[in-house]
Amino acid sequence: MTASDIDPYEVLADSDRAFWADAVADAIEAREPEEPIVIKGGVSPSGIPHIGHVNEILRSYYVAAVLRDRGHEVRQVFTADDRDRLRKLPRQLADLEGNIVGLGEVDAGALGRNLGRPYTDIPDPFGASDSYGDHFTELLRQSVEELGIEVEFVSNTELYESGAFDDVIRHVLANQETARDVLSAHQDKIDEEYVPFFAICQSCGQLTEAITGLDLDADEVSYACTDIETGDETIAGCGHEGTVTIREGKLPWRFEWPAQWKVLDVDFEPFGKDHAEGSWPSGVDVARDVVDVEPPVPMVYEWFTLDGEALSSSSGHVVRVDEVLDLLEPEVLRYFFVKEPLKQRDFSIESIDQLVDEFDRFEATYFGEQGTIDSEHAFVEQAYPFVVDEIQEDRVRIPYTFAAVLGMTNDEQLREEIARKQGHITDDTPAWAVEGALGRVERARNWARRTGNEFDYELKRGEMPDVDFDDETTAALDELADFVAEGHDGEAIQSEIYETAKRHDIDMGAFFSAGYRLFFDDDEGPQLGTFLGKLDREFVVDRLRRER
RNA sequence: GGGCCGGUAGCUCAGUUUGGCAGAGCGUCUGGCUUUUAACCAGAUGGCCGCGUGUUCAAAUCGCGCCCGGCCCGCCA
Repeated sequence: MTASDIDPYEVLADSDRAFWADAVADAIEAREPEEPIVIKGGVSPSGIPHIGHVNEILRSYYVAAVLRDRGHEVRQVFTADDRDRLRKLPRQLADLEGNIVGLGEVDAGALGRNLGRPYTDIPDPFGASDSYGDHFTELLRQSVEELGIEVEFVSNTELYESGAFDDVIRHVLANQETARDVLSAHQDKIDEEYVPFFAICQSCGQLTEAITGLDLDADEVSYACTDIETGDETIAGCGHEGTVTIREGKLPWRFEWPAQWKVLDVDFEPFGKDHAEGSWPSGVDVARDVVDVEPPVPMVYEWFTLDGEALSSSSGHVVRVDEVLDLLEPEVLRYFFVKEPLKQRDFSIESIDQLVDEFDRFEATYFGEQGTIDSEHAFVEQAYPFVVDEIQEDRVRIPYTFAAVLGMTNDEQLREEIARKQGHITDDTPAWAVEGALGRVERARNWARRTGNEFDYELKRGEMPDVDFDDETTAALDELADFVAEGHDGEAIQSEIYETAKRHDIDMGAFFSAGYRLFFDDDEGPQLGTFLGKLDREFVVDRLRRER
């Protein structure tokens, strides 16, 4: 058999399911797997976890959720591939609170001496966790938790140390010739010297590739610590020669992946498109012909861009999960990853309002509101219940950009009042729903601030900005103050602004600017009269009179 | 060079599996409203479905060729 009989694209293409996770679940069920069904993902804890990593976790989550919904027992496992070697230093790190720390702020030299060593053998630069690997795995764990998803983390290093991999390693080493034959069909450089095992050098701690001898009865491997080529760079070996047990090293990735399938009894694994044509086909062959396990049901997902460009940890073009969750609700981020896995999309911070709007419509469609997405009903019906933690029909969503307008004031009571006036919240809205709806205001405020967009105005309530108006403007503002003091609604105030400006022969734009300066310390802002009409009158009057 | 995935309105995306009138939201324009700017309501606007070609009564959808973007075909993961 060859890899061609499990095409990682076929699982989705060959189904008439409206929701891709159903198609995957069908493929898994067709194999009649033993319970619990195991869904796996994995990543190297090489640096700050970002939303790219969420792709793998959420794709798995939806498949797990569908299977559970069908009555299966499911384990969603995520391997921290933490015995991988540190190949280059990241430019940025993050402490356990998520604060970004430049490489220069930690002991970069100390970290640099760990190139070539497994992540779990490198000290945590922040000194809190057991190792570098544990530190970044912990950050990822936090992100997953914030998304409201339960995942069982498995440390790859732990699998080696506990001996869980012993049988597979022995088997691979005992069948080296087969291993070489199988892998050489996928990789050119597999020669007679190739041994599918890296030993951890007892002297310098690096994972070294030059295996000089094997004693399979004693479970021992001899090595020489030579230079290692990684990409363009060379990590110098220390030259030490020694012998370690099979627990003190690791399998190369192409063998390790199938070994994980076997040891963890994996039934499904999603992976990025980068794996689709290299790792996957070789993994299938290695699994069947070397490791002796049937590969899991595969699924490829497309990468997405961030603001139009590829995510890149090394260049720092990434966004962390906690940052994103400052801008939108977890269910919106979950929604982003419930969509068609093979479509290339952009995650745009700038136009995050569009994503939130789309989510709102998605949700409204589920509850059968009019004017929503007709063509998607079957998909929405199936997918929505897994996107939210709880299906609650009387939940309220304030339109995102309107939430941004509400965010111009810090006064939470005022925010609620305006939302009620606009009809987004009614007397029938339960208290929990009010709280949930207004929670979006703070996020939209963060968004406006972060992007510095047209919603980024802040009512200067505490303290009056420095102003310097001419006599006509001063007189006009006083008149406007008197008008407001009489008690008029926002619309009337807006008209009066124009009237007042005309009476005093002040340029319209200049007069508005004066108002924006007074309230926002800015040249422009929201529709002024309407906005002032929603604030408490005493404050508006006093401010127009420049008294506070 | 070979392979894989994607390309639909100005923007963000449905629709392609199973061929049957080209869709939504945002944006834009007009009006509601003596009024630069958010929000709200009503209406309008918007497309060579990447390009070409074949099959068909009929193609965004199926076949073939090409173009563009990303990825793989070295190592590593």
